[in-house]
Amino acid sequence: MPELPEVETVMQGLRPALEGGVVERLQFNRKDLRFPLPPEMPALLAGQRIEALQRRGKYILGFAGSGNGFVLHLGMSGVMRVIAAGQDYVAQKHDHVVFEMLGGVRVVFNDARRFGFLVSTHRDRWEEAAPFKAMGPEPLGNGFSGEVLYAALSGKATSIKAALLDQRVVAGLGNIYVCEALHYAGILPQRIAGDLSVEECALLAVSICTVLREAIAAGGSSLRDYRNTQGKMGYFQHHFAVYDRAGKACPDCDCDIGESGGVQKIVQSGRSSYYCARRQV
DNA sequence: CGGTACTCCTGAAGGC
DNA sequence: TGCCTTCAGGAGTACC
Repeated sequence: MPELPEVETVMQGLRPALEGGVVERLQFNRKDLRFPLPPEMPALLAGQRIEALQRRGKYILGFAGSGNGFVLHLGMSGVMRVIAAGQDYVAQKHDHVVFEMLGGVRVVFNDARRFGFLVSTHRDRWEEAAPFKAMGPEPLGNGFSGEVLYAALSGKATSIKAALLDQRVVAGLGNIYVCEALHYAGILPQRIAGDLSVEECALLAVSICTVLREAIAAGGSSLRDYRNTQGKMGYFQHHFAVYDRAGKACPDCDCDIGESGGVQKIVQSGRSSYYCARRQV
């Protein structure tokens, strides 16, 4: 499910519920998700004010006044649900973690597939630990540009599709937005990453930023599981140019579908890629 | 180093 | 209606 735009939307939705608030109780309904839920975390966070909530790549981090904190990853099917003070909490299947805040707000982490996780971290040490230590730049931050991308791709023999999915090259991209950004930039997903020119990298970097910004503005993309913290769907899926659109025309394309076959679908390193053979070279 | 296959897990969708 | 297969937004590992 969630790539950078969805995680950003979730993090923004969590801020009013968590940031500045005090954790009254942290409840675990099972002992593990993808990784064990840290047994010490409820005691470390109880009574603590959450001072900061932030996103890095597809991860959400929260830190208490003590410096102790958590790293949250939504995996494929993770959903965060904010329940306002005074509103009844109706437990749902796969509700694994509940933050009960002073004042009555609840934040619930629901994850059917349990590919997501919640682990402990610390404000002073998180950046030195995996996976953040080796993580690439934030695509919407100052540390990302065509030159930075060009340098990260130089010498890489793998496809540009696989390279962009590698969080060490650039943070936060997943299958959907890589397909969309490559279409936007007019670059075929099977191109060798290290063969891209400086000019192509410049265009690709801009395309990545544009696609991500537009998706965030649309509240992310909802294919199956994704919902924001209020349970609402995003609507960027209606703006996909190529993703999940095999056989259809890409936007503004005047080619004959019967002749061109429309958007092509191939499998690269086990993941579906979609592209327009006419506009991407 | 790179590519492929496989793994975790559940549920939705499609075929029959 | 139901059973079975296939596939899914992530990411790590084993292996060639």
